[in-house]
Amino acid sequence: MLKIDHFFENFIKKDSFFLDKSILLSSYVPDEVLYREEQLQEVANILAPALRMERPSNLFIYGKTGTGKTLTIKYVLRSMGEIANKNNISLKSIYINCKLKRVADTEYRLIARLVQEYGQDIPPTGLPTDEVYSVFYRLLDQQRHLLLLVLDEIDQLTDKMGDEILYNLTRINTDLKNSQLCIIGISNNLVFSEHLDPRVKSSLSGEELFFPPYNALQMQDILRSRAHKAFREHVIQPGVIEKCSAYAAREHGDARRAIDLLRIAGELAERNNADKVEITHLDEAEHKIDSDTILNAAKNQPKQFQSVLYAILLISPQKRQIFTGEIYEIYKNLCKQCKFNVLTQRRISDILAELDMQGIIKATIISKGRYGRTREITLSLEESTITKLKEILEKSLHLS
DNA sequence: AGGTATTCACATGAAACTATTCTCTGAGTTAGG
DNA sequence: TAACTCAGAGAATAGTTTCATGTGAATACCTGT
Repeated sequence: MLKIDHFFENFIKKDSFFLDKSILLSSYVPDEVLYREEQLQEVANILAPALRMERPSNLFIYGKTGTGKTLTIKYVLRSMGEIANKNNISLKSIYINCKLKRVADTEYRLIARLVQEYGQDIPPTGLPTDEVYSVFYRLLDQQRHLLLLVLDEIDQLTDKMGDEILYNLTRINTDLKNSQLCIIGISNNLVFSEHLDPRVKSSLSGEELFFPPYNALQMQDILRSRAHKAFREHVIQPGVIEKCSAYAAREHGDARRAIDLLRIAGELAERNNADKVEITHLDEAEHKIDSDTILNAAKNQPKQFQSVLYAILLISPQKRQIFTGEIYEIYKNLCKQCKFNVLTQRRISDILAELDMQGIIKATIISKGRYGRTREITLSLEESTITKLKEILEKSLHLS
């Protein structure tokens, strides 16, 4: 028998650690939401009028990542949907994540997406925005119903496009005859509403709700309840859950990260033929997550971004702090070498800022007094990650 | 010594431009009656 | 005459460039002691 066949045979025979891995994915909505009773009730109170076909006030939810915002909303919407269905109430809810590239990250695309939810296709480009709006109006008003529109990561939208969209959406109601629209905004950014048009602000945040981070104990319970359903019994060594939640608490109580960590740890343990998931697997998992996200992000960057990144890698061994000007010089040479067109320093400045935003590099603006003001760039990566990163970039840029 | 003023090396902003992808429209062309 | 083709006008978007303005603090330059 072939070696590989053997491997597969064993693979099947060996019991998996997991009963149901999907429970540990971030898309999973559990049957109960732990430690968010208060918020859950609050959301329910605010949105309940919708079931009587009265328009609830717009709701604005904010809190850091992994504090259960999305989960809570999805949970409430799901149960409201069921009730509405049973009682024949024409309630519709649409959940849209505004961060998704090329789906809903501009005004045009957002509205187009909404229209799509009503079963009509809008071409990706070519139409005037007003046209798309009017199609949306028409569909919305066609039959009497109430629409709950959830805009997740709404800050991404306004960062890019300004708050005109929100303004338009909030005043849609005045033009509608049959239907009504309620907007629920979700944001990770705690000061998001500060720099919003006052009109939009007052209208959007009729009700505001803050989601505090989970503390370590709550996190443990959450992890335990998920782990209980996702893993087979006794495969998790005692202490792992505790350690995992401690890791996450260190990062402002991000439950999503904690759950990811647990899942990856499980996968690693399984792959290493271990009997149980141990604490060492957690460390390994954390490392893997960090390194993977960076490598992945780097892989998916446009060519110019990759060149800039590669330029940084070239200087980094010799210096601890690197400045924009130095990078630009190296970058220029690099471009000549691979026959790319050379972008202006202005652009490189933006690219560096963006790489920083994505967490691939660390850039701080410093003033060197008489010697100017610049970004100070550092790579806080492990040696092994740097090597891998270099390989990836060389391959992608066709360098030897 | 203490206080201003300069100055560097970019950062940051706004507007405009380029290229690509796509729709819509209306003129010109074609095929069939 | 209806159906078809096809070029041109207009939009949205991403990625840049151009031009203009902003900026923090180490130095240079005074000033009066």
